[in-house]
Amino acid sequence: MKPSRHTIAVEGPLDLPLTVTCGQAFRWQRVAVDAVAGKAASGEAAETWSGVVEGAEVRAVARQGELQVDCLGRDPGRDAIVRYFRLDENPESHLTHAPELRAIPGFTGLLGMRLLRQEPWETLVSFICSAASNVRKISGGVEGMAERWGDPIAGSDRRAFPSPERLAAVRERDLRALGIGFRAPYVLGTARRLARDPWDWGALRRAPIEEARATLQALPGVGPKVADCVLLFGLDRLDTYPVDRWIRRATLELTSRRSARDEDLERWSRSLGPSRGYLQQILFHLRRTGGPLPSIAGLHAVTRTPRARRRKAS
DNA sequence: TCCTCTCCTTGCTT
DNA sequence: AAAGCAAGGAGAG
Repeated sequence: MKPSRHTIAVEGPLDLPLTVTCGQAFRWQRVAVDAVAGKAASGEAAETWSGVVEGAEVRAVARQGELQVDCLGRDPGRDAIVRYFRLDENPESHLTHAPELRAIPGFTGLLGMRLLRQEPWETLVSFICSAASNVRKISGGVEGMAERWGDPIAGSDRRAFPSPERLAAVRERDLRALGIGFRAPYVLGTARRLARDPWDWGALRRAPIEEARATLQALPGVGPKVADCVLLFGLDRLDTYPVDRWIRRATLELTSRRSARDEDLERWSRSLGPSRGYLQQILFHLRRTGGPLPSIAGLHAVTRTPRARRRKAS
């Protein structure tokens, strides 16, 4: 089968390697590095990355304001690629509600790190596996599930991510064999629930944020952080602010605090505007690869919020 | 109700 | 080489 090619103009900056390796997606692999004519001498090269989008293998190269994509298997179509890579919007548009972040050294240089619009089911499993883990191990688990139980892709040696029904039928020890450890029963439990009662992801995408979070958190292995990651990376909800250990440190530093509940840090993040999830991803990378962040306190206060919520059903 | 502590796997890093 | 660490969650106390 001949791959179908899409060449798409990119609105604003795009750093493809960073976008697919920064910890939001786990199935991207670098397959080649091509020297760019005229830039090879300066050491610049365009990397080709392979991923799986909507059941097709996608091979992508970014160069001079455009993204070139070859699709193997059933072509998901140009619009799907635009959607997935968020090529239809300029990342700059997400900074308008929080111009003070522009002053953080290195921040604007990371605007090419785009938030992908990924598939919710794969995102859910990926972030259940992310608990107290690292990108490399998460990738091993997720890719291993696809290799063992995913449908093959015509003309490709890669496989689609397995459905909830498929994973629900898997033995726990076979999941553990992929190295995901104590997260295996969580993945299995969640797969069985969704296999029994499939979710209307579209409805969840449009639901009030607190309702969507509560729905996700009812699943085994899904707490506040994982739920927010699924909303942000899998359901196109930029109005979330997943608080993990790095974002906790970053946010405490930005607000000049020694400690605060995660819930209060999330609440403070609302002052960053409706695209705070986009900014979160940049702060995450900035804090993890760099050092402490400068304070931007005084502009917004951290307020402690009254608490009243439910427990998770067994 | 809320907070804190511990355990849960594994493999790479210091 | 033993301990620390890594996009947390669940259960106990």
